[in-house]
Amino acid sequence: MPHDLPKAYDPTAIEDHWAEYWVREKLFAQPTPSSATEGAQRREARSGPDAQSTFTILLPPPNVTGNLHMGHMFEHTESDILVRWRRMCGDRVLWVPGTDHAGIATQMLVERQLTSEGTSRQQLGREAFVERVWQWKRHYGGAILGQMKRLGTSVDWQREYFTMDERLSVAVREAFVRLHEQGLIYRGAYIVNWCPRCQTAISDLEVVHVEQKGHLWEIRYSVVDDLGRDSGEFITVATTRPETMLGDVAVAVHPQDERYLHLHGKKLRLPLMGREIPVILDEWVSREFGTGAVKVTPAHDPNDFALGQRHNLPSINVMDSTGHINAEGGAYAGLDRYAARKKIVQDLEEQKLLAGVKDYTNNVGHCDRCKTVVEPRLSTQWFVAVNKKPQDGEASMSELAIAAVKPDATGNKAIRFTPEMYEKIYLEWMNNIHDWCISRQLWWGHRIPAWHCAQCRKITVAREDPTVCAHCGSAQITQETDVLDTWFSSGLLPVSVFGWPNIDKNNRADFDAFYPTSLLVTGFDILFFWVARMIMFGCWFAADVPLPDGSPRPLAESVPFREVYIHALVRDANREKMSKTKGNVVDPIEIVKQYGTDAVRFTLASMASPGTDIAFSVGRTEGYRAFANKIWNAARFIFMNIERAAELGVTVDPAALGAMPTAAANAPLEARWVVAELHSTVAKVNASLENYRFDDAANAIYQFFWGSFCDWYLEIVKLRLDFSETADKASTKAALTTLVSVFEAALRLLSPFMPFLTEELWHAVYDGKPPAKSIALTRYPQAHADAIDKNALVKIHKLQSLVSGVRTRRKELNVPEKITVPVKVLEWNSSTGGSEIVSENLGFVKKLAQISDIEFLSDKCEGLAWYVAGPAEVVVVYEATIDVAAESERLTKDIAKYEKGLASAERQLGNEGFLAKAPAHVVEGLKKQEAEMRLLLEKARAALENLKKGN
RNA sequence: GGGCGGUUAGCUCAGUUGGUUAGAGCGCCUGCCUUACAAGCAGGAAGUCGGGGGUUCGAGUCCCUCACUGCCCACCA
Repeated sequence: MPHDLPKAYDPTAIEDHWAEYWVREKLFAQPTPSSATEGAQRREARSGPDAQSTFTILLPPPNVTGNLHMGHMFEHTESDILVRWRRMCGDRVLWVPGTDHAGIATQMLVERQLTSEGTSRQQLGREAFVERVWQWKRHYGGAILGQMKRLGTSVDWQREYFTMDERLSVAVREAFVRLHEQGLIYRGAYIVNWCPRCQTAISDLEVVHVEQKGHLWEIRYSVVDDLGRDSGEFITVATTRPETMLGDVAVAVHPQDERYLHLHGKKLRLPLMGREIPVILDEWVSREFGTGAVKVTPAHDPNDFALGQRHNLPSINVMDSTGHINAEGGAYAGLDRYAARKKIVQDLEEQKLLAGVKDYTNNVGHCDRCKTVVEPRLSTQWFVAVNKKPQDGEASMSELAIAAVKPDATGNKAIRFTPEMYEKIYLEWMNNIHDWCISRQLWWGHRIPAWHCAQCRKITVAREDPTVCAHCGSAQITQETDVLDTWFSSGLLPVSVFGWPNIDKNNRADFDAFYPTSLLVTGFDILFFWVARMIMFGCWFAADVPLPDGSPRPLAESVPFREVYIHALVRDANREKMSKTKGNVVDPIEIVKQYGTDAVRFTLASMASPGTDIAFSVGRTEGYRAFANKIWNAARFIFMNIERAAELGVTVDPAALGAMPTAAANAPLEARWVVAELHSTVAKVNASLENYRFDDAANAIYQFFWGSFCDWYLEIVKLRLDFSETADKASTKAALTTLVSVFEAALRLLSPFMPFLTEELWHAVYDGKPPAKSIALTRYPQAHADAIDKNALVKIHKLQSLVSGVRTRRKELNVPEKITVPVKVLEWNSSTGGSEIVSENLGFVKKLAQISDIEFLSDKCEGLAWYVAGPAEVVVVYEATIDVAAESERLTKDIAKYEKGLASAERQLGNEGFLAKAPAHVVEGLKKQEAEMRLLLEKARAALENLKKGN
């Protein structure tokens, strides 16, 4: 019996059921168009008048190692609301899920496992280790996707990918080879950020700078004379990393620095190492900082490296991959970098070469992944030359990526950011972008398709694994051991998930239908890591895929997505960033278990105002669980009435459901009103979602459902639901029809926000015989302006204030809730139409305000305690000792309020400038306000007088 | 060192191109187990919109300035 609902909403069983149903029934699958022609047609449809007919979105792939946290749930909720909304609006929606192999993170995790088993990746060897990671991935990877299924995320599970799947790996390889052919990938020895713990190079983006207290050591380098003897003179240099001095090859001073003019061309003795190093001149050196003399360590500092290049200096790498001093470090070889630092400082001090130690705070780079202090280190790596033009006159990758975002001459943008502020941040970064270090010294990932030749030392880069060197034909070739940065593969996703690079006339339906994607929903933390790379790669590689008609693809069609929505961060209730170490992580699954997915989704949606982080508080979620329960109970009420009506032979015509309800001009006031409210709410919700205002949309629905539908409409309509034998069945049926059809439409309206609850109740509305497999496949409510009966809105509003006024008055008079009392009504201002509306709607006014009888007066009788209630003045007749003090306080307060309102109106109306310049409706409004305030003030003053007199 | 946000009720936040008496949820206070719902109903209290100055007939909204706060970017040893 679908209509027999338990008294309180219990989400658990219901959610499990529907989550499983949605996946099993493949409700959100969007298959590949059956032919290339169809794909092309869909593409056409997108640029035609029905431009939104396809809505494609990629799920930012979570790491395989990940577990779902609040940030994911927030991101997925926002995306899912948009996706469900667009789907219900009739778009052909595709949301593609997948997971990222997450090179470093996953390798670290499996390595930790090996350690606990007493072995290591080195002992296993590369092949066995990689196999081991695959095993792990097959077993545990993608836990997050399982959690998403439970939360009902409406992705197309048929299209789930993993970034190391064969077809995506093909794309990675093609991209690498192509860029290499275009001269945009190069290999060389440069200073890179090196993590001694992960033992790999990391990109600039993977370094987080943390301000740290440290020291600035001042070291004296002895000047040697022409005969190689210490002259007794010193140059003092300052450094924050004394251990790097082992690799010093020079000391640089500014050429015009007068202090050092006499030392130009001289040599210095490098302390501890004893070798002689030159004094070099370079304008880069700042005369103001420290002593104006800089030690030069090309192998361990990016500036020094550049200096070394300019002056043809050698680079001496004194550290190994684990951060220990190597053989180049003489007596310090084998020491850890910090042990070496300590010993070096000690030794310098003993040799009286330490001129001073100062406290110094500077920014120290840490590995984003493991928080180890990063070491700038010279090593051979692979780079993408993002600023290089492949040919003269062509654009570089970064230039394209800028053009895709920057408004063109007509103000159009191929990619639009929301909030708009991120456009600036993105452009700023892209304008200053450096070459991208893409090689990682890991085993888990896409291995770089390059082979080194032992004979000629040259490199062969190829689409197919080569057997011989492309340059000398030697068979002595070995593959590069490095793998690619994880973001290299994820940057390709928008093209690769739709079949790139294998796009030909028989295999391009997906690409034509779904590329470019419509929207990317993501966090700003991966704006540069991922969003920027997708834009670079998308613009670069998609440009080579002609449009279906064979014409070249313009930039606007090459971009990976047309819109980027950057969401905020979810913080804890105290606005602290959630982190495991702080222990303030809110596990979404736990909260979901307690309050239900819908309540958590609604919390996130209602707090999601752009640009503001979310301070997640369980209190809000409790409130929205109550909201879900409220709707549940409204449904129970409705179902109860449906059954009672059925006994009388009154049923709702199924044709009345599934569309936007309307009300005839002669329908009862509350019917016209609730329909008008629904339509205006629908308009507001659609408009809000269009602008990513999830909060506005959620609040509008909440307000309608609870504030209008439940609090007022249901209470009023109860009077119409007459099931007695003598009842007018036609009017009962009409009332029931409005009730059910508005509820059904409201369920559809709410569905993207609360998919589970609405699915359950929607099926119940249709008593187990729904017109579709799911509410998610029905049409989203659309508003019609002519269905909004403004007159009904105004009238009900007046009646609401009258009812509230009487209720307030009753409270003031301490009328017990159960007692109904007579009320006298006087229209206090002819323009309000107060008595007329009341007399037209006596029934529910009396019911809602608990009035036994209403008497309309045309004149004010003295001696009565008049009270302003909306459009009328009322007297609540109840014999009770009036609390004079309280009454007087209330009136005094009212008077103050009215005086303020009056003064404000008078001040403005008395101002000629205002009258001359303000728009008419504002002036009109103020005049009305002035009149009203004056009247109210008069009444309140009189009442106060009266009160005093009677006392 | 650059750049970008934020500051509105006890808390978390809205406030559309400047325009009538600044709103919501939660919390708080009071009264109600009214047959859809106590996860509820009804009523209520609560804000000099961070400080100062300016533009304007009119400023929470625009400009300047200060304070506090958060974030991003940056190779000065």
